[in-house]
Amino acid sequence: MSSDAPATGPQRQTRQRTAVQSVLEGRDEFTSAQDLHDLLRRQGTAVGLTTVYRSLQALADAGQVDVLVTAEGQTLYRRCSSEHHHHLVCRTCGRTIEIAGPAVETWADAIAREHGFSDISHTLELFGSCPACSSG
Amino acid sequence: MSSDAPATGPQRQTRQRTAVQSVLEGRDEFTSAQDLHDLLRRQGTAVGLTTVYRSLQALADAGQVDVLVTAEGQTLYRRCSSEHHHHLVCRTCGRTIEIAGPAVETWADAIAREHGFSDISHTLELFGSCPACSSG
DNA sequence: CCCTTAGTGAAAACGATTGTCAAAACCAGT
DNA sequence: ACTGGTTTTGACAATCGTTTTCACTAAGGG
Ligand SMILES: [Zn+2]
Ligand SMILES: [Zn+2]
Ligand SMILES: [Zn+2]
Ligand SMILES: [Zn+2]
Repeated sequence: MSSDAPATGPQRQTRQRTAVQSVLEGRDEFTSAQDLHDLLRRQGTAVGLTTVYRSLQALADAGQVDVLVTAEGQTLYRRCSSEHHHHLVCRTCGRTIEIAGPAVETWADAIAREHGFSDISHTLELFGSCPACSSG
Repeated sequence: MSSDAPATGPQRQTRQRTAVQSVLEGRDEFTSAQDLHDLLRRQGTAVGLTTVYRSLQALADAGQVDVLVTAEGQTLYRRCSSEHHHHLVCRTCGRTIEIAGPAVETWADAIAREHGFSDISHTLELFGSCPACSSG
């Protein structure tokens, strides 16, 4: 039904996009567009904030980065594996671990179908204090 | 530790707070502060937008309403049962069903502990098309 | 090299939420 | 009812993350 391939619009290889991607490669925490912008500046490869936002948007659309909206409404991004998964995030240091939950997936679908809902999707994230941060 | 009692600050029962609560009682969808503000105005019992936000904040702190942050960063509120639960929300009409998932709760705790995390919390929401909306 | 077109970014616009602060509503205690 | 102190209200300004604008730059195919 819906259009097939996500129609990945034209993609020119620019210095900026490469920079954003490379910074993401090197981090395992979820990071905000603004923080990424700062990191890029410090690292020498300055990129306009607007472009950082656009690059992240594109990467997210292409499914190359995961998006996480905090309780405060901030949007964070992270380079993740491509399979469907969820996250266990440290509330203090941001350290993130990808977790798979086959059981949860089927449970979610079952519950939803049970109520007559279709075209189901879900969000599931775990938060806590990682070993390092909780041993304060 | 910090200051004394959690001091659930004084709570005067005002016309405004009553109005906000009553509107929430009558809805089963998650609603934004602004929409609530409009509903109140239309209904005749006008309440300042600032006050609507404050009332909702208070209700949320008191655990009397559930809070949901959309992917777009908007904060929505809903009068829910007091036990811990999650939601199955229709993407189209907003109709919401509360769901319990004991299995998920234990799974979440187990996974987190397995990775050495403590003080765990989680967010889990299901989205889909309800029977009425999907029969289009 | 040239031209078309996508990409860039500084600055302005947005929009939900929060802060400010003077006026209004409450609530004892006279 | 009158009074003084505290709480609440709400119009308006201020925040702040994100998006839009739009003139300018630079991929990259021919
Ligand atoms: Zn991920
Ligand atoms: Zn899942
Ligand atoms: Zn609820
Ligand atoms: Zn739960």
